[in-house]
Amino acid sequence: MVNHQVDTAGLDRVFHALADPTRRAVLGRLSRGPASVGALQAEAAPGITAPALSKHLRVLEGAGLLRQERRGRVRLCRLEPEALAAAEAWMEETRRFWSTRLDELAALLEDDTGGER
Amino acid sequence: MVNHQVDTAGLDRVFHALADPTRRAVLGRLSRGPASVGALQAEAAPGITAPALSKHLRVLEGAGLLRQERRGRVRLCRLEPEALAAAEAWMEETRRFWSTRLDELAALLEDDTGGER
DNA sequence: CTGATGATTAACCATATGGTTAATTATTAG
DNA sequence: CTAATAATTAACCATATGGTTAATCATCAG
Repeated sequence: MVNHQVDTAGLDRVFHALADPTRRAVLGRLSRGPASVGALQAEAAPGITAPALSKHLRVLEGAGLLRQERRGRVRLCRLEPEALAAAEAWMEETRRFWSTRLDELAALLEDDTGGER
Repeated sequence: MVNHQVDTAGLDRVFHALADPTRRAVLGRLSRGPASVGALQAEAAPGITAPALSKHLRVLEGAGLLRQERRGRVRLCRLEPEALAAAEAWMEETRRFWSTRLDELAALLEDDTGGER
């Protein structure tokens, strides 16, 4: 059993990393297998430059979502699942209360606002 | 069956909204029931000012994560579960591939680097 | 060694973000 | 009407972000 607990700053970084379509596309691509930076660039949006992609990769790496491995002059990117699991854990925990409170929420709204709709 | 599909920009906004500890704290508080803006401020980090919190609330609202309801001069904030569900759906979908590829990934690592942890 | 390739780093720029204080809007109380 | 309260909006500021082009580093080919 892995401890998926991540500190607050870690969650900040993970969610921030996910808040960009290019980075999500990279993760989506990598979820189908590791890839070199060049391969990622070729499959990304056509206009993306190498430095831009490199920055995105460092954001993902800083969030712990991927790892780069040097293979000669090629850098192979692969996923790091723990960080995403941590974010998912936060969401699940939050949503647990969320869901169980939905009925009480409805009751409260009826009670407090007295026919709100 | 709710359609949890959200466009790319929507996911951007949801994840961006979650990438801040103050905003996550607000969601955590609201998951235990609705609250006025003033109540949220009182329970937030001590240094938080009303305008700062107001901005955070608009970010959360723009992401579809909460809704404000006017009750006289008080504004009651309550959660909007669909947006979070959409983000969770994206993560689950991504992680599905992720997990199923972990064994192949491990094989690759043994092949290339030998011993990853 | 020289040159080409994969990728990053450096320097720089425009815009977005998150915070502040002061002013404003809207509602309730006297 | 006037004052007080709840909250937002306005104006402004410092920093972060995401992008660019040019330069650099590291590796492979000849």
